Amino acid sequence: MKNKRIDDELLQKSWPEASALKDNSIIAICGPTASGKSALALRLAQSLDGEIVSCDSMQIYRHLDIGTAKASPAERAAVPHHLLDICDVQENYSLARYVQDAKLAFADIRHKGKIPILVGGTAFYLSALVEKMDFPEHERNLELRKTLQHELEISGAEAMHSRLQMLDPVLAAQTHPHNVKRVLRSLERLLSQTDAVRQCLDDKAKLRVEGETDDDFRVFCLSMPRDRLYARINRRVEQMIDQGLLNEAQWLLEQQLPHDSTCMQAIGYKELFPYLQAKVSLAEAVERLQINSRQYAKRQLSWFRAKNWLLWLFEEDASIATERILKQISR
RNA sequence: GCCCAGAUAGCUCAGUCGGUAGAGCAGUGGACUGAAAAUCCACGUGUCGUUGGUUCGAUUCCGACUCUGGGCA
Repeated sequence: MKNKRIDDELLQKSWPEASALKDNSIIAICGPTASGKSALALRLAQSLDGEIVSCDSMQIYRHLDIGTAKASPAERAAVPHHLLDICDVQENYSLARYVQDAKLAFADIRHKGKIPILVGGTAFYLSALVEKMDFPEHERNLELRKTLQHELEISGAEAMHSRLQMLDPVLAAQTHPHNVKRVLRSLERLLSQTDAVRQCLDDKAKLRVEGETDDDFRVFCLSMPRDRLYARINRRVEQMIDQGLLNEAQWLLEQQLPHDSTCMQAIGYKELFPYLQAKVSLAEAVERLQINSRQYAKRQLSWFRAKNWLLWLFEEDASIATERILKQISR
């Protein structure tokens, strides 16, 4: 009921006048899970002679194919895909690495005289590219993180938040004390910033501003009415099970990864582990998987709605959606 | 047919020594600067099965009925 109204509001936002692509243009297709992004991107790539760059934090990993809805070998043969299968499940990939990898992929594609088409549902990754977030080397400090983690265990979440408050009251006010992950990350960043490092950052930022050409992102957010989307999600989960998702999950389970590693958080796998360990029934595991997927879609939508740099596209028919986008980017 | 236990929010249940109720899950909205498919925040009116009785007052006590489990025949 309420989301119906929100959908209507988004639809009423009209698109600006069509304008042609430039040399530095990147077409991006985002949207909630199971909205049909991949199919749309594939058509676009074929019509425009483009290449696809994935914007997905889990398709990065090798062997996670069915559960992440990765493009099939046939689709990859038809259109080159970048940033799929570039990581082992033992690795913990990151946003910072993604930003670098994506830029390299864009350059590579342009070098071939083709158009980069960015596709995926990881809103954080997309935002980092579009909003040009900067990630200096210096701020990474795994040892410090360990120390902070240890401190958290003895002093508790509130104490860590108080500490953040002393270092940066504004940031602390924006970060809920219970959100331990974010509190620790903020502390990690602040504590590793010495004056020398800060100076270095400034210099680097200046260089960046002078040297870098801005990418021109043309972002489209594909979606549909909530009940339709949820029905698609539920169906897709069933299909994944039919395609052998259980085997993939079994394989991942056998890798014996630490519980907090990135891969173990992937929706589509973690829900099946309890079943594979005979703790719940298959029906229960599948239902959990469907619920988590729906909740994920909801969080994605919440993220996208907050952005003003994308155009909403409520269209379930891929060929019509393709036409609309082609019209929007030609002149 | 008899006995016992249930019947409370979409689901699982707690509770009210009688003054019309609350958790978890689900749902909705939101946040998000190096784990992000992660993490976190906010939002709780429902004939307390139906119907009589006792009572100033019943979802709460008593009776009958209906339904659902379980047991005995």
